[in-house]
Amino acid sequence: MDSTLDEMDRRILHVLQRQGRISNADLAERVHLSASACHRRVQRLEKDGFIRDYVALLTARKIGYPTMVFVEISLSGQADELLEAFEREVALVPEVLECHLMAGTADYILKVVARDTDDFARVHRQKLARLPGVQGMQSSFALRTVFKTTALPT
Amino acid sequence: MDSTLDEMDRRILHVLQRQGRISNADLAERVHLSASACHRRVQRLEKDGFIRDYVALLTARKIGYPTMVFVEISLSGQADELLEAFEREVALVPEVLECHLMAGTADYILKVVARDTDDFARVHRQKLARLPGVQGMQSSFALRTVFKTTALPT
DNA sequence: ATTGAAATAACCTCGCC
DNA sequence: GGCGAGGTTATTTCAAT
Repeated sequence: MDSTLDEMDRRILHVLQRQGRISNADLAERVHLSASACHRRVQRLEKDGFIRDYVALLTARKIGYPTMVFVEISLSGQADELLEAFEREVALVPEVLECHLMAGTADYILKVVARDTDDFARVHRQKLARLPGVQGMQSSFALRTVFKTTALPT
Repeated sequence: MDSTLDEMDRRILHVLQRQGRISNADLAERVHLSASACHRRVQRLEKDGFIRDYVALLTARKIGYPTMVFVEISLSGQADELLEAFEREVALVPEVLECHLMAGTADYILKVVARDTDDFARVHRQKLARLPGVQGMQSSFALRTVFKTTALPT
């Protein structure tokens, strides 16, 4: 559970972070390990929670969500109940991909996608503005995503 | 290439965005399709670029990167050459997971991870501050990530 | 305990209807 | 879209170190 990662584990994670659907045989070859040893390590990394999930990444533009906006939201208070209510509700908005509670003030930063700017205006007005305790919102539109990776340093 | 998505495609993408390593047989059952028809659709979605990649998502905390910071960077100019130089260099910093060019000003927003606050200070000083054209930086620490998903609305 | 190899069961892939 | 054959892969088991 609290096992430590050795060099081989890191090599495996490095590959899986970029090719999540690689076959065990190919993965084993890439990291210079026998198939069975490799398979056992991957199972351990999954069981111990180092690997949280395997997912397919879609091309946002082709799926019809080319607009990305960072929204900073300030709440009217910082009572635990208010934060909990906000977090419960914001999780139900599918356009919100990420929600982070920020240090210092009782502010959240959301990463939001939309079909276009009109669609974002709708999400902003009808969904975000109605979340519990919202006092102010500041939106920053991404003109272009230079790059976006899910791979942590290994 | 510019094919449109029908209801079945969307069901497939919905599942794959959450279970990227599901077997084709199980996926077919989930969306009520025969295995071969399902397989053909997935192949088409991959070939046409709707599916960009399959990746493993790691537990940042367990891998030793529990600290997440949003860094807003303003450049000293907005000449194309400067933006290109900046983008070329920032892509080489493994702690930077995302880089977005923001509308309005010539600013970038970076999503950065680090081992702890001291490590972030090091990245900030030795890597980010030395990127081409950096004029100012403002860092916002995430106290807690409420949630984080890669799944677009379907 | 950890490894590699062999065996089995499940799966993918493709041609065909 | 569905069916079926043939090759591939995942996963377990077991012997050896």
